[in-house]
Amino acid sequence: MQKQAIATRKEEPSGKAHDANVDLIAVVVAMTEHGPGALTVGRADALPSGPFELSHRSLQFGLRAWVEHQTGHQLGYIEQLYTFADRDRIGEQRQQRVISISYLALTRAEHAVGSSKRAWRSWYDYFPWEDHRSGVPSIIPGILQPRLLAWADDAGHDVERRERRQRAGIAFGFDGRDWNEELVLQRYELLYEAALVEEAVRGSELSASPPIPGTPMIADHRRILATGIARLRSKIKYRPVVFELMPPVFTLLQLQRTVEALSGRLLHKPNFRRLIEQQDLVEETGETTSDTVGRPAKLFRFRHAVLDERVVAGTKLPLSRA
Amino acid sequence: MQKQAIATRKEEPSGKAHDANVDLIAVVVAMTEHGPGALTVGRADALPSGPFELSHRSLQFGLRAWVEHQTGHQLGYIEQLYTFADRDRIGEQRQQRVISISYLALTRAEHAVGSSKRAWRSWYDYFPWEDHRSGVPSIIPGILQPRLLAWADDAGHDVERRERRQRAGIAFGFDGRDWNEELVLQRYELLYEAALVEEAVRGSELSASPPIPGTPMIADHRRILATGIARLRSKIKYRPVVFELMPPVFTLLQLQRTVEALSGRLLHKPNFRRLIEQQDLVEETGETTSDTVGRPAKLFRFRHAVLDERVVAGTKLPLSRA
DNA sequence: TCAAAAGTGTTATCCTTACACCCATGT
DNA sequence: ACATGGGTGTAAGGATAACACTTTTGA
Repeated sequence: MQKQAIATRKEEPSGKAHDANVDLIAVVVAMTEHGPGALTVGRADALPSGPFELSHRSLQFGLRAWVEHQTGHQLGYIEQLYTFADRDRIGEQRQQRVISISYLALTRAEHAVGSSKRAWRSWYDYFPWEDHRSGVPSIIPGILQPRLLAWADDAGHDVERRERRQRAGIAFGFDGRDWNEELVLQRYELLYEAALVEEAVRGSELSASPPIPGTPMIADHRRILATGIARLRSKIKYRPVVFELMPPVFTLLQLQRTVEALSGRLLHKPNFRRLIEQQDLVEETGETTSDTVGRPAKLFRFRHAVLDERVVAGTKLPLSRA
Repeated sequence: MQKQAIATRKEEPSGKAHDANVDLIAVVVAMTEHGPGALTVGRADALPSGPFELSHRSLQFGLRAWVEHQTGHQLGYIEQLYTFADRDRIGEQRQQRVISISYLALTRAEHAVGSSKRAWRSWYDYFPWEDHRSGVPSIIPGILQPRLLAWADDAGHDVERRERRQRAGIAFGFDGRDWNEELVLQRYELLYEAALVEEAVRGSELSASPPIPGTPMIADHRRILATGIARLRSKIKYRPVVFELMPPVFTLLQLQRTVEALSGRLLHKPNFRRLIEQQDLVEETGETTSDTVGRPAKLFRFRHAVLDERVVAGTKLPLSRA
């Protein structure tokens, strides 16, 4: 990152220039016993967040400070997700903006220093329709499909009806379409638009039908979480980021289980191993483990050197039809 | 996009909360006679930008307003690039932050309503080393390689020397490595770190050697432009965004020339056509054109319908060895 | 001996890349 | 006729996906 003095910029005083509050908000991911986990605060209904302060040396430092303060957790890998603006912060006479800058961070759950492990919650508590490791979850054909189709039929025009059905079909893989694990955000937004998630009907006592399964969060936190999951599911394929979530030494099956947990799909074991080893992403430690039943597995570590050697790819997903 | 009321968020008053200025800044891209163009203001040394105001309905609306106001240009496709924070805005006693939110926008140069066409400048004025359409530009072996190697040799430790050489080699394709057109930002940052671009030595009268070719810009605008180019070069491959830059009706060669201009590389014509047509991205209008010499070419239009039908890919780059 | 997990070998398929060639028009 | 760009056929090569099978341990 570069440091540069900001030159005065031509400013044409066309309106009321004003100041804004800046909020930092983090999707912190780690592997836990209960699957891929997001770090939460409050009643597990909020992501760690806090205002960006003058004492913070940079946006990233501010984020680290807040996460550490609220959860006792030190962060490793961080990348920016998205910035959005909400108008009219409640309860103020003078109009004011809130700018929210969201980040994706990857760590290992053990890196928490003091605080509770209860802060980790599985992604799939919030998005039960996203876990396809044991096949298509029953919530999709059982609940989502009928309610989304009902929503589509509610449309005014015939064209919109078709368009809604098509969008839902693509996002959720109806009518024999393939499941695309990266469309996490589109799926959440569709459910929001169809007023099937609690966040969409909050306040307005309009909803006749009960919300669908999946824990809601405050404000738009669940949408930000969806954005983070989508980003990670996509990134994992073209950049070796999984290793940020792994212990220093691991077996190939552990690595595979992690990728499967993140992508929500099962992988083909022999091909997965070959892909990883072909790319020289890992090296044998020489040790083996016999933690579980079965033949002892070789232990591997990530070859950090690959990051310097070339532009590295991530873990392709050799899907299994199972 | 969803609208949601913002709930009060737990705020732990740990420091001096404060307000910040929010700036919007745009990388606006269109095809011009002189290659892929970026919309500039001032003496072609700045990107359109301005403060986010209360009157703006959203960040995107604010951006549109500023670009239209400064350049008379209406924007179509817009996506967010990156948000960064600079400390210590000059000339103020009370410390203040500036948050800059940058965007990438795609349009057609003809969409400018009133103002001058001189505002469009070719990317390659700012990044002459990025245009590989006529082979490796001479500036790379002639100027950049020796100066980057000299910079590498300046390193204190032997390890750092090797690491610098390796980074430069990967970024610029030294020693027979492949050219990777997506590394626009890495290349600029490397040149900045090596103090070869004017922005890096500005103010500090330290530089003995003259800056390399390539027009500088104010503040960090050239870095933001590099970010935009990198994003577009990557995105073009997996999402059909080129069409935002095309007229409503075009020939396949025109489309190819556009992709080539953006990626800075030549493509293999027969394979390019097949890739495009295979994916049903375009449909024939039935008309032909005989604008130039040679056999008249069929005219095509973008099939907007594909955006609804499925998750669509972009234009893969069937590279030509020429 | 069986279950469970670690591994290896090989084939089928598809996608990309490359080469070779023919077509239609203006000068 | 030839230059220029439009357009088609097809084969080679590589990457992925699938299947079949062997190995090593603990219960």
